[in-house]
Amino acid sequence: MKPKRQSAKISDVAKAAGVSQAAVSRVMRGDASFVVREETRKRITDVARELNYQPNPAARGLRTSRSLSLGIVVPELDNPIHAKIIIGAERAAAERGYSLLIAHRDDGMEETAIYERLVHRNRVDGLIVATLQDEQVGVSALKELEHPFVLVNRKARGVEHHVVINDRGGAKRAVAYLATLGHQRIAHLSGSPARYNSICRLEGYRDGLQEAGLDFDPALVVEAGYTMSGGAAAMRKLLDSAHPRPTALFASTLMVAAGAMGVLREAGVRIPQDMSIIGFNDGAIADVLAPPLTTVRTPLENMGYLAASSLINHIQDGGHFAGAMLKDIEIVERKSTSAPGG
Amino acid sequence: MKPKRQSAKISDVAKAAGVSQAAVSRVMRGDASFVVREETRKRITDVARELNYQPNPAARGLRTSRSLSLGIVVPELDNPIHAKIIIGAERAAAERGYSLLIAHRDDGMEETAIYERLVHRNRVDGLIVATLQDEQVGVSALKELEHPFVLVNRKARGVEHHVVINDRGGAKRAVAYLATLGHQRIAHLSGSPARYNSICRLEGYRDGLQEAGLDFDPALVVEAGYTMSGGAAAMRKLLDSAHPRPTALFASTLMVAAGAMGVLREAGVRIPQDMSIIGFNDGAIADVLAPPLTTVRTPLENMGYLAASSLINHIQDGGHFAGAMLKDIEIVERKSTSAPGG
DNA sequence: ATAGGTCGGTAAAACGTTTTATCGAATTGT
DNA sequence: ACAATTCGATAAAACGTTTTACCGACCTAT
Repeated sequence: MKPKRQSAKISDVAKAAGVSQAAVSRVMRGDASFVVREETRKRITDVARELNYQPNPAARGLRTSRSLSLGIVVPELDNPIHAKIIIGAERAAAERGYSLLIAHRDDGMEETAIYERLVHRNRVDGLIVATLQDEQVGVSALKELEHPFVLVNRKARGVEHHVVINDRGGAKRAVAYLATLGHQRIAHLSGSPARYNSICRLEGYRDGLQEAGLDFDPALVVEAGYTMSGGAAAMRKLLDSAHPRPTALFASTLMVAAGAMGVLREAGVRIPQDMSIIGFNDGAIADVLAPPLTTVRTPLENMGYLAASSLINHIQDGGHFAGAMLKDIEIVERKSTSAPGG
Repeated sequence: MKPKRQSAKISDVAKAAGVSQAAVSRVMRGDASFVVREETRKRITDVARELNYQPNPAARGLRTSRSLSLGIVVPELDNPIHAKIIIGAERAAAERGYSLLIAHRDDGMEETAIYERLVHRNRVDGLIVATLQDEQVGVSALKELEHPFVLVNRKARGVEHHVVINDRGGAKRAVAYLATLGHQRIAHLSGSPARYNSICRLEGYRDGLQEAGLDFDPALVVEAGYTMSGGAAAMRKLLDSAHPRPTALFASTLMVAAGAMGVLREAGVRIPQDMSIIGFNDGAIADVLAPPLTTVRTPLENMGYLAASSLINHIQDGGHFAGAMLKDIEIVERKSTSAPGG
């Protein structure tokens, strides 16, 4: 609780520059409708710089009823996927003079209560919803707030403002990559059939098969969820039930791939000689797996960036934002994929 | 840019309850020096609840010159270690009615500029510095701001308010664990000799050796930094130079352990039969390694929690905080450790 | 000469709280 | 019965901006 030396306020600047507060305010904010002599403008900006004047956000916020802050609500902050989204969002916010207020949804909490808190108590200017939990209740809660928001990494019925990556295209690319290597039987460990991303990736998987002229075989798709143990269980099931055994595997997340790899190792199935594996969303984990995992890299950080910056655009101009999909996708080749047999 | 329906203000509550604004304010904030009839108090709180009154933070902040926000500055947000610290800090902040404003230090940025921005522009009430970059310039910049701050996961000369985990004790435990398994030659892949945590862990390594009655052999300590490739390089060096070969290894981070494991695998050194490995700081990566890595688990989330809550205490009461070390440490046994030879 | 226009600003209200100082009514002490 | 005290409030200033409305001086065209 230091004494906190007073920072310069607008009246100090005005006095020192010999002008009114209004002049300072309008010059500092670059108000275009304000005509002023160049000399005066320079005097004001010089004095402001010298006094290190920073407008008091509380006073400004009180007057303008804007907080120049955005709230981002995330589950599992320790999941690198969300961390990357946050990094992007923070960068966009900082560039535009906004600050990012982070709210972590702990397991017990209602997500709607978090939205409510950010909007009503913190008075954020907009909400970045980085993973909607329950589409039904989440979206209707958001709409009831009558406050700008953007969905990131999710789409929802009736919500136009969203930013997603190309889950479907990325999945298709993954399958195409495997097919190009010569694989004919390509399995898929999928996520939850209720989750947007998983649905898209499953569709992309089918797209990829079709484009490669391969038949879709339901026996080659097993639901694995998002955890390592889910991946392991799904892999075991796949080894038991799919005959002939697939020669390649598209896993819907890194953790699922890791779980599958553990099971394969124990079963004596060699990677990539006996089974090629590719995972979705690149990350540090891919590097430490044995062998290092080939992945499809997606622009998660840019997704966060675009979400925040389009939200700010909307807040400032009131413009309509139609939603965006970031398409640049890249296969990161590591050691877990090869032609069938080696 | 929705029309944003007006939220209730204090005057609305006052009018509806038939009292003055002052009464509402003092009742809502639980001002103990305010005497009021129980009936009136209830009427006020009831009306406030009914109108869903939330005090406007800008107005309050303007008046009180407090923002009820904390800034946390982190590097590498996608490093799970920092993510956990943030989770803890956010929880503490939320419990105390503070919000957490996150600033990510990108590679090009001066950390001091971030401190300055958070304090001067955002007017946070306190700063959580989750990893000081350069002790010299960072600390003097922080002190110059004359603003409450806390260092987390770092100590620095002349700074009393810090929260750390027991790096040294954890390292000692790791070595003790290996010694208990029967290992006599225990190597250490260390971090940078300039970094607080690495220094502590190296000390702990020596403590552990000493307690087990083992001699310290400089040839068994190799600097590995913090990356996988650093771990790999260090491991190669160790295999070349240390004869007889150590039977166990204490790696200062998970990524370093992963790099080392890759090299060992290629060299035909079996884990744990030929080499036991233990890593510092638990995390998802430990599970996906092959074999899964035994680690020492540290209370990173609690560290973040304590940092934020002690900072808030200091802000509110002006109390002195002497610094804290969180001691609870736990070995998470997985498959990378065993008695020498199997 | 004077009406109108442009230039270069200013005065002051308003934003929604918190808090200091004050005040009337009820109670108590003498 | 009257002063003093306590109880239960209230009025109003202040916080630092932004912004609306206005103003005086100077030019310019009739």
